Amino acid sequence: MTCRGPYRREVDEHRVPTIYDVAKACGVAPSTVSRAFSRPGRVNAETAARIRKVAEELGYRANPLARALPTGKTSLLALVVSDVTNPFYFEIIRGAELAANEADYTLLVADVYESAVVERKALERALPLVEGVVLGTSRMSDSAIRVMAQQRPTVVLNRVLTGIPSVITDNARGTRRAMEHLVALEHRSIGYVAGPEASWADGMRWRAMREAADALDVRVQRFGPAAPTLAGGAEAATAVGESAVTAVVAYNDLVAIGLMRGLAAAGVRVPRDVSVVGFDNIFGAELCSPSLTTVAAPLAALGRYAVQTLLAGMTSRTPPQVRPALLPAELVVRESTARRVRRRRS
Amino acid sequence: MTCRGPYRREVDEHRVPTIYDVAKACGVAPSTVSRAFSRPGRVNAETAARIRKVAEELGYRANPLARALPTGKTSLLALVVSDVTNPFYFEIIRGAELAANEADYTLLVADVYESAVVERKALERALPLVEGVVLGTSRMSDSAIRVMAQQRPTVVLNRVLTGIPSVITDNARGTRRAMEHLVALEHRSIGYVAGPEASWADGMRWRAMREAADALDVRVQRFGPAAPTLAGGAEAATAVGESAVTAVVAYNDLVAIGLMRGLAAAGVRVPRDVSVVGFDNIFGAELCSPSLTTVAAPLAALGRYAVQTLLAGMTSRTPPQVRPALLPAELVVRESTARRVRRRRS
DNA sequence: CAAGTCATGGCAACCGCTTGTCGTCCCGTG
DNA sequence: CACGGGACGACAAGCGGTTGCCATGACTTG
Repeated sequence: MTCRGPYRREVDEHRVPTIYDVAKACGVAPSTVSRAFSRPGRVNAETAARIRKVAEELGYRANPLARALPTGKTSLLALVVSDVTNPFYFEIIRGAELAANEADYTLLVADVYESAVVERKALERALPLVEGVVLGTSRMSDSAIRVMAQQRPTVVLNRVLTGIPSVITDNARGTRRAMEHLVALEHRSIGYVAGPEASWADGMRWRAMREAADALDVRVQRFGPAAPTLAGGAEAATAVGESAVTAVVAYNDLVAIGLMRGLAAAGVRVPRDVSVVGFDNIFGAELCSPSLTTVAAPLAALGRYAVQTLLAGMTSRTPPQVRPALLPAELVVRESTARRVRRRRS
Repeated sequence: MTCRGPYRREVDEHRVPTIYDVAKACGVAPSTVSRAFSRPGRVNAETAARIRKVAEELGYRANPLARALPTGKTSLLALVVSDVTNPFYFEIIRGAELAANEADYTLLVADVYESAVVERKALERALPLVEGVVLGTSRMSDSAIRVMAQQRPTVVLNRVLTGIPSVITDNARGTRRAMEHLVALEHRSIGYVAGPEASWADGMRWRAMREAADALDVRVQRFGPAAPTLAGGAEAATAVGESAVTAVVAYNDLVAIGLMRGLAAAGVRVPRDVSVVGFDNIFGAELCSPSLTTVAAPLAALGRYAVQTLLAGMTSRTPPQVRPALLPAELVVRESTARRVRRRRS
């Protein structure tokens, strides 16, 4: 009797009102209700006002699912991060979410535990749901990313991939500043504790270090690679401690902090014996002791700009800009760097 | 010619295959394809196998939107956090996401910047999309939460709300352990730096402190309330420094760390002059100097258990358990607590 | 051998919203 | 006064699945 099809359409008290209910209450067609909301001007102003009023009274809310089905407009964006527990991402997520919300989008944050396999699975799951994707420090191969990118508009963060819009920190300049800072403190032999081989940022940082060393006429030495964690940094401490460098730049803040702790454990004092510089200025860089001098990445801006770039590329007809966006880094000087006292056991 | 209705149904090369394509390729009805996937056993095993094979070849993927529209099964869960940049949440998010993924759900993390207004807006946006909600440290009123909860299955984290499933840390026990620890270190006058008035956890912690103080026969004194941030803790430092307490328990780790820095700035040494204990054991508690003794919350477990509880409540017919789930806290002793040396300027 | 049972696949009606198309009514114009 | 053209609403076909019900045919059973 009440059920005509497989679904209940009877007057269920707890049912949420649809455009059909509004239409009936207004004496117009459902399509008119739809247009009253989505196509201003297409329906008579008075009619539209009446519809809106009735909709309000009924507590009508458009069903985003139903809207998305025919149009594909889910108003969802995905942000894939390699590790949510990495403080590097906190501000990035915040920035991205702010930008998304401003444009009336919802951000879906997916954590992939540093695994390319999980990343692929997460994307597979999320892709049909979202209109665009921001890949934060993706662990996937370039080609895998390219395949992805032709399914949905994509922006990559902290990585450059020709043909795909990307947003990165200007770490070349940042590295240069860090080196100048160390050189000004009379360091002449500087180490670099490398991060994961696969990391695009690591390559850039090391290259920038070598170039800066050339320009400033100091020596650089590479350590590692270290895992991008506290433990990874700590492991590098012995090698650094035994070397002749008087200052070290680490792949990122986590490694830098781990290194400082490792050095402390080995009896090497920071900054008296060795100065340490990190990258990113994550939460914790200021907390540790000594507080960490670091090349601060504009984290919130990175997230925000990535989303804005993504949205811009989604709406414009023209192919997205291909030049990577370079956001400025800034050297934050704290306690972990100091003037060189003497050459250590040269 | 090609377009019959408002949408293109022609053979577009780049179109993603649907059950209709699979059905045609198999010579069966779309409904059979649908059932082959969703209702194992309902269709003949051979037919099902053939359908699956063809689907595989065609690269068919069910469209989650289309599936969700009639059924309401979006496979999405929302986790609302008061502030994504708060390290308290990192592990919670991770745990929640793991549990969600295990159950083939995707987690939608919404950040509400500590604002009840934003929280309500975020929920309004996400609610029609998700099947259930975990409220992490909600800033909304009890009644607002209850209204929410009758629209979608809800679990609250770090808060108890009669009639709504909740998961919390056993901070009463944790507080007791912290007090016993301090008393064992001969502290007899202990302070509590309170958190936000509106915080449910704050009330619980303060109450547990008083009870423990009674039982252990020591005095407690309340400071604050402080904002739950580093700055908030730092502001409380003067009051604490001028008081007669020899040990302080802070509302959370952020406040504790801020307090330590404030004390340091005021020339009060931790732990020599004052011992400090925090709550939660966030990232950073171990990094700061001195490293922080804290009542560790089982963060990942909290997130994981909240999601599991939510999922359990969603599938079972019976009303969800009402007793709040108590997850054990553990006292992590580090450098910020030490034996009382002498009574400070009594 | 007739009737009842069960397994299996197909039909078609939904979910709620969007949108191309068409009919109607009203107005202005030659 | 007839006709062309807007403005506005209604109609209905989709989007891609799910699912109640029915038809068919094979198999069981008395």
